[in-house]
Amino acid sequence: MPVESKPETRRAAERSGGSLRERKKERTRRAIRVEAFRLFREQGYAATTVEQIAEAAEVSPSTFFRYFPSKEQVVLMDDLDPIVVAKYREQPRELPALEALKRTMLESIGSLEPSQFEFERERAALVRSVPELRGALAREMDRNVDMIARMVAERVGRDTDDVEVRALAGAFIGAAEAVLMDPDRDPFDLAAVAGIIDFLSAGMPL
Amino acid sequence: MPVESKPETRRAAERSGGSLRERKKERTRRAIRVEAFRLFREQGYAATTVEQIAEAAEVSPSTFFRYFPSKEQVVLMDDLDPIVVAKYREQPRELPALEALKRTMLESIGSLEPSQFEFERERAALVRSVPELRGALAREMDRNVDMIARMVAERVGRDTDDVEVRALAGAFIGAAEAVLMDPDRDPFDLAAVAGIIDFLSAGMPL
Amino acid sequence: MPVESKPETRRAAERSGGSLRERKKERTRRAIRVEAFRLFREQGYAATTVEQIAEAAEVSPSTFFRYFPSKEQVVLMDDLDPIVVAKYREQPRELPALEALKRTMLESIGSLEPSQFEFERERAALVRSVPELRGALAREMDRNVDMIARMVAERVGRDTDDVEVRALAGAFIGAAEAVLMDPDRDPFDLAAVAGIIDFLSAGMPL
Amino acid sequence: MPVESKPETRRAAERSGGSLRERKKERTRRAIRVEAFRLFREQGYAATTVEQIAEAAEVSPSTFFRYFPSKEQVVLMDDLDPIVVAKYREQPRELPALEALKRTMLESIGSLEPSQFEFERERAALVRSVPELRGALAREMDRNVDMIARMVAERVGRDTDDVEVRALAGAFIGAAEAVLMDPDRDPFDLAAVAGIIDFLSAGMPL
DNA sequence: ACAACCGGGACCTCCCGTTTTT
DNA sequence: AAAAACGGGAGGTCCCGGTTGT
Repeated sequence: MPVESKPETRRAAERSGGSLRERKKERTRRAIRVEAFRLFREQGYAATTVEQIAEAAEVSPSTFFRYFPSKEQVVLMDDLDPIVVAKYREQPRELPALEALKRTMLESIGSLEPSQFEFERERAALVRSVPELRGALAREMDRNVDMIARMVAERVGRDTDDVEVRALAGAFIGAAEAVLMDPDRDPFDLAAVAGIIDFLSAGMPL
Repeated sequence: MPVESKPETRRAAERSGGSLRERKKERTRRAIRVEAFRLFREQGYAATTVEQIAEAAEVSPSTFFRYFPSKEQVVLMDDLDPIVVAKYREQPRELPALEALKRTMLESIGSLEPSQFEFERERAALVRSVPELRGALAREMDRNVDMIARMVAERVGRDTDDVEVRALAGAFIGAAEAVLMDPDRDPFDLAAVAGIIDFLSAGMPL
Repeated sequence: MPVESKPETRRAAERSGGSLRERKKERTRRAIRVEAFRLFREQGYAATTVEQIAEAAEVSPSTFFRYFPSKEQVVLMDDLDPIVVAKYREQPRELPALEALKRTMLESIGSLEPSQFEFERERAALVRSVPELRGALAREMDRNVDMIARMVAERVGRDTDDVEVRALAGAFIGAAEAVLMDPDRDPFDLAAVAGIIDFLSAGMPL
Repeated sequence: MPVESKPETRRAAERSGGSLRERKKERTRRAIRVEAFRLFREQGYAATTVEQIAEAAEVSPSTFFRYFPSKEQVVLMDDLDPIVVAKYREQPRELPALEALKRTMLESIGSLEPSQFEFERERAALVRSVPELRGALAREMDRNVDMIARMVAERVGRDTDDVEVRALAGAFIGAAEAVLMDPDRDPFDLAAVAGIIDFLSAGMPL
């Protein structure tokens, strides 16, 4: 669910507003990602070089690195974080933290356009099928845990380092991780997501 | 909690019995680990070469590799898995899965000798403070999730790939991970461990 | 001890007199330096951008560059040179060059206001702890050697390129450098400075 | 005066003994250096790329980096350190530290073969005429100071961090540095070297 | 055969000079 | 005219697979 990217860029992704510069940047960014994923699909992640991606996207290798700090990040970056954070803040105060998290996830997934939806699905599949990315994925997960811990801490008025706050965030991400490691599980099946969170809320009775 | 390691060695770890040969192997193994950890502490993980470790432990580099498949594994390996699996199997059938897991963890930690205890504590600190090991840690975590999923599945008579089984395992490991990322949290504080699992069992009310 | 900087600024440092304009410029200069050092301390030298410094000091980046030719120079510049040169000129003609240098240093250090004193101390610590600045420090040292060589040459009536003149200047700066590389040595301990110069004067008997 | 290099290599440089492998390595090393210096002379340091050097020496760029950790090091490395250290150890115990240092330097320089001598001379000139190397030179000087401080400390039975030990080392290197910055001064003029050290020993009377 | 050595190529960073936007 | 984006190219690191000396 990462990553930092300027808010204007963000907006440009949603409705293609912004200045000419902004729109062009967003186009370039998308072009790189699309070509990268196409090449990854066709010839595998490791076998695809940055040079090939750059050429396919008609930019120079240095431009590639201006948009993505590493080849890994092309597949690791997503556009969900800010959406998730925003939606979580909008949840009614009286809801328990996990219930608010459930609604947030459902709404966030639901708010994706079909093309983004499809893209995220492919991304999730790719990231899980390429072992070289396991380490990077772990670091991304750490960030997600931190993000959720911050959100929850803010909501319930505890410290970000509070044991239960971190345990909740870790359990949530850990459960998601574990379920999604199964390659033919759909990461964006709304009913499944709801079911898992409900299972957690119920104390995982087994 | 990983990893495959020869069963004889394992047994030697539990009760220091076994043949002369067994005991000698265990001594060598310990020597390598002790020296490795000393060097990691003194000059950092990356800056320590396998050669240095081997020399400090007074074995040849090739002997090093007969005991540990790679430098990473020196710090990643632990001796807890088989203990955990065994203790879990002994838990009364009528307990809920999480409750059984809680008792298992408490008993497993309690069964460690003080020296092992201290060693595991340092290991946990080291592994969490060296970023190069983050990827390997993740793979270890995956294995732990699998192991717990298998244990739970066997116990409750479901499939190992069952969503809820995997969610439970993932949530458990994820919560533990998240809490332990705080470097000055004691990974073996029995009350804390119990508290976190109880928190999960209660549906993480926040 | 470097560096070229506009004479008005310089004078403003010595006695805080001067016109309103002068005083304002000096205030700005100080503000930039203070904020820069605070940021260097908090987030490291390399991680601090000129933009951040400028913002913290409430000036525009271009103003920053009107006061300091580069980020390096913020930490490299000091206000001691002209004081040192002046005091050296005042030393009685009959004193040996090194003895005159000793008195100059002691008087120069003694003439600093406590706030300047503290600032210089931090500057010295910073410059020595940031490896990226090592090269710049070296160039500064070269300039200091030249400056001292010129002073000494003028005093004893030899050429600036005279071997012994340069050797003396180099030995002095080199000894200072070497001693100060020890991070917890106080660069402005008067007794220590005197001791080192006396040691040089005695022919370094060891 | 640096740098670490395996003792066998070293020996191979003095008398071209050693195995075939050793001799070949030494030949390659020399070839790289010779070609590098030729290109530096012909087209300047900055304008010469590693690729060009590698090609001229008929090795691959990666091989270049196996022999020299950076382009800088081609010009910064020398073969004097171990000779100097060895010769210093051989000096009679009763000599004052500086006097022993003087004899060491004279003997070390004297022990060079003419070809090495010429090479070192060119190296010294090059290093001093290329400003980009100033920073690296400074780091090398720091190492030299440390080396000399260690030698002297060992000799006189003081700590390496002793103020006077470090001051002596720093003064020696600083004086040498300062004198040699004059581009048309011969760095290996025995009489001049002796003169400077005598000047230091006499307390630099000016 | 066994290890050291080497070539090659991918990744990534930094810098500088040119073009494009604003 | 100032700022941002871009292309190009060099330096440096790492790994892998093949060759060669021992």
